[in-house]
Amino acid sequence: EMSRFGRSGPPPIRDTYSLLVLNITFRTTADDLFPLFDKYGEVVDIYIPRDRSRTGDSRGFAFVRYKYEDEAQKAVDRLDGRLVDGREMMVQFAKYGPNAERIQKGRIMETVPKPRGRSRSRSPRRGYRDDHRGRDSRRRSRSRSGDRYGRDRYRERDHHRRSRSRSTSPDDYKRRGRDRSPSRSRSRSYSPDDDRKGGRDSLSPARRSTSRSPRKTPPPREGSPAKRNDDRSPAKRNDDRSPVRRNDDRSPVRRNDDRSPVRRNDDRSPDSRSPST
DNA sequence: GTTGAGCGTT
Repeated sequence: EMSRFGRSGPPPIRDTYSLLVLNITFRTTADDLFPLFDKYGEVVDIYIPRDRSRTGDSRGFAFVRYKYEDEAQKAVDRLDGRLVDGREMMVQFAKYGPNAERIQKGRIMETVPKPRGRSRSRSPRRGYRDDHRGRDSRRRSRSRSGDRYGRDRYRERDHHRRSRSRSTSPDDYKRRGRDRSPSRSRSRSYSPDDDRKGGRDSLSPARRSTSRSPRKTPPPREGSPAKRNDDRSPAKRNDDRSPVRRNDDRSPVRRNDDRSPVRRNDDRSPDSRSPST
């Protein structure tokens, strides 16, 4: 309802893989993460826990749930350490499930170690996942109504400070007078190839960390050297099971720095239109 | 107006 965008509650995670995204700005929303993660796989859900004890915006981390492990893994390799909103986010597989369950590689393991040795018979539904891919092609499911994370829903970027009435209602969106032309520059915002060829844009890590403590100076975690995934080989390896993946089209990434101190009149100034009284 | 290690749902 808040970060699910059209969903009320945790989506059915049959065999999805959750990624934990850390070190993101408190203003980074699923909208910003979606285009990034969606490029590397099929994102089924993105959840950003928010701190209701404080501002209530976000806790600084998010959970991106993928449909397949391969894509999730790739996303980790690619997006891990990527600069987002001026911060280097850390992408890794989640360790615990929504229900505090043990998770292995993002996938929720069966908490029941099947103590009943006699019922050890492997269930036929064990390979139900591959079964789906076998005939469903899994790719055609993207252009269906299942696109919960279509740009249609992902266009709210100004909810950074919408205190009251955080109505996530679709009506609220259009009501906000979002004149954002959908046919805006379709220029390829992000490209998977950019990750390898563009080198690391982490040249300037969060060195300008605003977290400069007056007393104690925490060790700047400017990316662990061990995390350097020199995966960008000269040879373009199509790890994607999909022969073609031009999903760049669905990357309405808005590089607009909303962080700018300059605020634009969205619609919050309905009364400041005519000072003449 | 802030905060920065971490594992989650209405």
